[in-house]
Amino acid sequence: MADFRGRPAYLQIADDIRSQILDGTLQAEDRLPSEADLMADYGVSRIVVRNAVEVLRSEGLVVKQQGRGSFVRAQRPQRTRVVGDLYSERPEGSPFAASARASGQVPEWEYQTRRTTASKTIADRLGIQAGDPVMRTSYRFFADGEPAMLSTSFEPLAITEGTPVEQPEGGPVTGVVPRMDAIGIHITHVVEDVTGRSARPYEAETLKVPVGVPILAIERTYYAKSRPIETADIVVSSDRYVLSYRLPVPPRTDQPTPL
Amino acid sequence: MADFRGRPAYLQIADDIRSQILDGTLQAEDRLPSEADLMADYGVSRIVVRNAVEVLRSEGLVVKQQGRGSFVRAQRPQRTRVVGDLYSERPEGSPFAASARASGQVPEWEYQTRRTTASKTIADRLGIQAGDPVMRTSYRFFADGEPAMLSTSFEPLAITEGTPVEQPEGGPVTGVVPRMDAIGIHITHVVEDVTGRSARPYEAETLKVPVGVPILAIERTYYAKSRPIETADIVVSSDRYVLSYRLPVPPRTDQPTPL
DNA sequence: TAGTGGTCTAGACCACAAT
DNA sequence: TTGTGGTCTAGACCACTAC
Repeated sequence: MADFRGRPAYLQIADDIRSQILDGTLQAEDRLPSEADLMADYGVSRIVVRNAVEVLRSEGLVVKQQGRGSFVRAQRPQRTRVVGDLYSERPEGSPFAASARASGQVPEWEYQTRRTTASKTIADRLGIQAGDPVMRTSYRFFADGEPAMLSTSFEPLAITEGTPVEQPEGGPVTGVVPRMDAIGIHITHVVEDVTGRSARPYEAETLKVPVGVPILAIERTYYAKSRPIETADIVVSSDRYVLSYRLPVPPRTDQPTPL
Repeated sequence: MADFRGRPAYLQIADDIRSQILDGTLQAEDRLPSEADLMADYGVSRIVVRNAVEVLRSEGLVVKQQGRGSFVRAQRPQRTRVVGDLYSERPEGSPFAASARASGQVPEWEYQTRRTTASKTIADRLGIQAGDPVMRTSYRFFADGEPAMLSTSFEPLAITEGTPVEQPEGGPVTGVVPRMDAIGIHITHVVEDVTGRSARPYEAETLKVPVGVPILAIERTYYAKSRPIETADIVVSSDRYVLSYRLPVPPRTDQPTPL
């Protein structure tokens, strides 16, 4: 391919393939031409076609599989984490399990709980001092056997120590809201701060996704009035998840604007 | 660098630099060694050091600037779009403007409004037929003069046609909720579906971010009871934004679990 | 075994930024 | 002018997948 107009060849090739994907010439799950084919088709070296495909991969349009080829990615994520309704309806157990069951999937999870002390970041989020004792629980959630979500949560031991719900899992009640209810602490609201970034190596490995795919990172904190009760870092692959927030809009209290 | 243990050299180099960033040896805004320096330091070819830095770039730890160098990225986004409170407090005007003002930023926006017909996707979201007339408005929002957010919204003309609020902007009232109040339609809730992916070329150009940076894409729909009233596609750079959702947890109505 | 993508060498020329 | 990253050539060998 001649590098006309000064636009780099790899971007022109990416444009070409992208338009074939978007207009349906290449459909979901179709294999792209191999790197060798693309080199011949466009008359460029291998690094150019690799750069072109990498552009499409980073846009989420293509996935690569060593030894098999590159494929047009199925477009939209399949799983939905419906958040607003989740807290309104107060289901049993964890939000993850409720969400998975609502999607007809079988939820499973592994966890590790241990006593530790709060880092400065976690202390700030919980309104305690760095070094204060906390219960830390790392979860790995599976939907239909596939890794789906990672979560690490922290609770101040000053709240739960010595109570029957000191252990987040394995006790008489599970789920933050019911557990806290059981010791007389009533969760009033949840704040979820959502950011997007690329998967770190540990996350990519644990979620079994390629490195560099975009992920959604959620900082979730449960509050009883203004007091933080639990905070968690949650990571999901944005390939797989949509986060759906349902937010009430209260009725207006003043008079309507005259027209 | 010898490729010991079979782990690719570029990943080992990325690990090395990453740990220097995470442990503070390299601080925010510091320049990384140049590609030539890294080639010499690790004894590898240029493509290896480029792959290594690309890994860190895709993780959001590093930004590259042609002619200047690669730099450790300031870690967390600066702007917060606080969503739950926004709808609860029913501020004047658009959610964007209210959010920016709350962060002490000067909001500005451009828009283009035109009558058109609904695509199948938009029709599904609005509960109308493909081809039905809609009012389409594209926004480009700026905070302190910098592009911050893109939005394209759609309203069925069956709802607003012939009313004083047919035009989303420039009429007597602005903001979806107040405008609909003015014609007797009372928004009850908002659904925001959040996904993450990499910026498409148009989005990268319009938001003035490098291609491939992770972005957050929001599908927002306003409802009056179960009837969709307006839907919008919103895009922000996740470099710049945190989406903060505040979700109420209603008091339990049944009896607490006995311990 | 053949074909795929993954990693890597050793160069080259270019565009952009700082001086 | 110098140094930076951006693009590109023309090869090579390896690991994984499918047959």
